[in-house]
Amino acid sequence: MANIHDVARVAGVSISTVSYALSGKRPIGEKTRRRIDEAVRELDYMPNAAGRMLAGTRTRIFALTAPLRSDTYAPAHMAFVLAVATAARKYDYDVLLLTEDEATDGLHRVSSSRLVDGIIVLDVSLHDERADLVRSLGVPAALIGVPADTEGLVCVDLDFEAAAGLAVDRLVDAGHRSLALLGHPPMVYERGSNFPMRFRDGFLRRAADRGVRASFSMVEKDAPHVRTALAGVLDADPAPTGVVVHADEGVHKAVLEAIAARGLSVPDDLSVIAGVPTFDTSGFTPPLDAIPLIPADSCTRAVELAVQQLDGTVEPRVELVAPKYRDHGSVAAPRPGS
Amino acid sequence: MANIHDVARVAGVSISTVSYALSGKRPIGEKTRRRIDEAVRELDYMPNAAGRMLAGTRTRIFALTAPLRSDTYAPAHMAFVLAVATAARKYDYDVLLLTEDEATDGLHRVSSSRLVDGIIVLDVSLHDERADLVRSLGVPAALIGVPADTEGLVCVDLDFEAAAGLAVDRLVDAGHRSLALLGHPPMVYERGSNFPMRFRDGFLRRAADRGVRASFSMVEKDAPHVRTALAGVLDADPAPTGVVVHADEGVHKAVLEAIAARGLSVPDDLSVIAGVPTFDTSGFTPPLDAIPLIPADSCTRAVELAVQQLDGTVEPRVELVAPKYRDHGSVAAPRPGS
DNA sequence: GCTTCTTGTCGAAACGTTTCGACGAACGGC
DNA sequence: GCCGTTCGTCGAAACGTTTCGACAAGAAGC
Repeated sequence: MANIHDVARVAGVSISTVSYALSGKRPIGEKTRRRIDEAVRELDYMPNAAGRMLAGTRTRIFALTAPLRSDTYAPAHMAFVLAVATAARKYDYDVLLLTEDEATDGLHRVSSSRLVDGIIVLDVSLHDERADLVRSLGVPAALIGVPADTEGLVCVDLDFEAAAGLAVDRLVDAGHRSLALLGHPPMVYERGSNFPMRFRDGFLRRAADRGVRASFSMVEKDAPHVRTALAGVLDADPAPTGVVVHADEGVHKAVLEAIAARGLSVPDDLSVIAGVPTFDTSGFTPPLDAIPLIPADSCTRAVELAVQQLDGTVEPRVELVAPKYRDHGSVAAPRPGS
Repeated sequence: MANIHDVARVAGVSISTVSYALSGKRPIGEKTRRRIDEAVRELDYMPNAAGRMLAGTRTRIFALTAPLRSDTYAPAHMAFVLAVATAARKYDYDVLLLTEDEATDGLHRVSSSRLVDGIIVLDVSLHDERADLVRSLGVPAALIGVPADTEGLVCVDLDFEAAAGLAVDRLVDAGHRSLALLGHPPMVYERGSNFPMRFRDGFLRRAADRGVRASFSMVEKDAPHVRTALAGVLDADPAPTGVVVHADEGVHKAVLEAIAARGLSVPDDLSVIAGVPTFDTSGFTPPLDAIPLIPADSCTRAVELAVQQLDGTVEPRVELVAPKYRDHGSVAAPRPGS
């Protein structure tokens, strides 16, 4: 395997000239550059990664810690992992995958052996030991998700409040005056991440701002409970004509079934929006409008922030990614009578 | 950050002594070793990865290429990725994740820059360009899955023939004399991987060996078709009393529903086994016996083989992993009458 | 025609390890 | 008491880059 000495010899220049020609960090004469390029091609030269890491200040590798918790939805999880890897490649970075049981040891190992330039932390929970570790390690890092204590950390997450606001706006703009939010089970609000609360608060606040009625209920995952909960919500007076669901895939489907079972149709009788799903709602019957959690958006930004930390151009901060609305026809004007 | 020179200075020895003490490659005096250990702890020393890679012959990193195809079942895919990472750690290896759109370029890049010591190739299809690339790269590699041309490659896969045999044996041992295999849609057999064929052949051969009747039918994914197919199969004479399903999760569920719809109960009227599912069948109603595809088994073996290639102790070969039977009570003796 | 700046190139010194060869000391065999 | 081992340690040479400082040659400023 050819090294930089071989290239230098073949091109008839010194190795530093080759290095500068390849990095472009100093001007190189036209003719010299051509000879070097030719030698590189001829020898199929590719710089040795270890030599580069040792001499340079960068390893061009990020660690990715992505715990697979029992409640994690695997397809979404995978999508985030791939989105990080893809985003990293845009900055010429590779991604080293740390497993869940290596969460803290692994982070310690790869950062103190200087194997990685920085860390991307996925699926951050409210009290995540990885957040404290990252802080104490003093390594460039970007968290996807917002822990309780963000002091000194760079975090990226969807703007859940704005997402809820977007859902409210869409319904109110369509003419709805009474809305309902079907949320996660109580347990999720008590001790999970903080985004369900942020979504709920955003929903209630925007509804108040727009001067419409809004209710919030937490629903358990089982279909019978979903049916009861929906009945309770729709029997209110005035009955909501627009519903936002912020829950997992099963609840969404159960809600749609319960709506159909009551003889209601979407969107003629009831407008429905999926709030921040990690799954595809365009294949549902009926397809649901959604404000999805787009892995590429958060992950790209996180990688960007990690890279910028290496240049020292980023202060610790929480950065919220703007939500996007996906229309699939599940929102219409309320029936004139209602 | 402390380096080996610091450790040597604090311990009052030369750096080579420190290196040998840490690697254990040469005997070190009791007292000296203690002083070095203490210095390491005091300075919180951890060897620099780049220096190590450069001087040593190993980078202690494997590349993992894991394409996420449209027909990939994400939870299983994720499980394989994590299983590879976990297995690699047992050999003190880290895993660099290559994305699908980097499949060939990425492999080329990481291997010719000597960033990785070897490659683990996941989800290998019959005509997989990564197989050819790995061959031409001449880098240690282990494929999980078996391509059409295995010349010069190290491959690991579940022994699908043995798995089918295991299913047949279990049913025949329980007293069944007429069996049926419900397989994938025809398309899968025509141009997918080769394991559906291997499972089918194993099924038919073992049934013949055991002297029992056996039928094989391919079923499409939609529930109505599953119902028709099942009717056709069960109306045969003599009617099968043991059924093996080798298909995706939806088909398994549809089969169970169709069985229930015919008023049959599992295992009293019909014994059912899930052949090589990548999903959990113990939560089905009723729970299904299965011969699952266990990610950890194949992945551990693949990593082992990759490591052994580095020592030059492995010849190219296809290695089949023994299947395991998981009993969940869906097999019983056939009804005396039948 | 003098200095000053830019361009293009080179040599050499890092970066932090591993590992080879050497060498003195201790030791057992005979 | 000599010889061949084994033990414990050291110095020095890799490994393949990047980057600093130097320097010659030509361009530009005045």
